Amino acid sequence: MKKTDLEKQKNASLSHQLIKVGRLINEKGLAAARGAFQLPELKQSHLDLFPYIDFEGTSVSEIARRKGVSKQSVSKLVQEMVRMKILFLKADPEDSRSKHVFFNTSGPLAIQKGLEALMSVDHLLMEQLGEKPYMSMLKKVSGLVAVFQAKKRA
Amino acid sequence: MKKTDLEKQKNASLSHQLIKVGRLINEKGLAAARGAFQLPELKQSHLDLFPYIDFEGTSVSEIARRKGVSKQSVSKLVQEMVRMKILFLKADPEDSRSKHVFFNTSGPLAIQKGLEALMSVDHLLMEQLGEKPYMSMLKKVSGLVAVFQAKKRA
DNA sequence: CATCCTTGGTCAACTATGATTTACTAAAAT
DNA sequence: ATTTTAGTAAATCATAGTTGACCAAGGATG
Repeated sequence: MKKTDLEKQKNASLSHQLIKVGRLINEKGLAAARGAFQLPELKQSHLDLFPYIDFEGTSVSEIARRKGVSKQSVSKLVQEMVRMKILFLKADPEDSRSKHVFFNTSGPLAIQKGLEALMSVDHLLMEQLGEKPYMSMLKKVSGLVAVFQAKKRA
Repeated sequence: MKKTDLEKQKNASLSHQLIKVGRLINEKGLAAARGAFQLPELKQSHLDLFPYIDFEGTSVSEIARRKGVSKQSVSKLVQEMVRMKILFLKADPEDSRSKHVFFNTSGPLAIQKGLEALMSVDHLLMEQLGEKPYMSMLKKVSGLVAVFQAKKRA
């Protein structure tokens, strides 16, 4: 199969490759998490909540605001993840309407292994790249993330 | 807002940052393409077909095989893109059942500008990084893509 | 204090998207 | 002649979201 100039160009596009590697990593992460959690029902949408939940606990409304979706949809996903024992809820003592969402880090071993699995792709990357290149790449990619997020606001 | 160790760790995860930058670039690309093509109906799913269409022309079935989805769904998307004049079809002289899909590169100026816009994110990246770091990063990321694609098959 | 508006959360009904399955036609290959 | 392949159409499905209606708790104001 012969490659045209334009196809070479496509292979040579950093943006294209970054999109691709992002998707592949995501796919791998989901598979790893499903396997380790032993939860085949774990869906992309659940994983998508992770970056918005911090370890001090976050309310449903706050997650919704951060993610830019309705609190109704977040509420549903959180409930499912609570059922899966990935998250747990705790009433806010300051505001009895509010429920804070937490990672179940201290839960059963299986859950802990699941959370680890989510990070496992990084071990693979570390292996592939070596520690120094990993760190230098992390710095560069983080820079790019910052650039694109800045552009978004502007 | 105070950061916990685990949150720092999340910021420091290369995989997480790669997923993020991929999505941001993708979003930017879609916005640029919509703007330049003057086609607000252009959807993610349409753009997703691009990497599987090469400039010698590709059949619907072949695109479906490459993408790993049914030819029915590809057929529909291709028809929409033909209606938008982004693609055009040509009968295969070798096989009268088969229709080959082509980019409308020689079409109206607006379309050409649209295709350029799809590549425009790379100009931004080139600016941000400089040419040498761009190339070195491209090499590394392409390496990662290869690794993950290999793992996928294995 | 009583009222009124806002906010946190949930439920249910609906919507859009992107896929699938089933069913079909026509051409190619065996 | 039979089976496989290219393409399409229609019905259906799963996902991830929305909107609207609602309740209960907080906050502000007369």
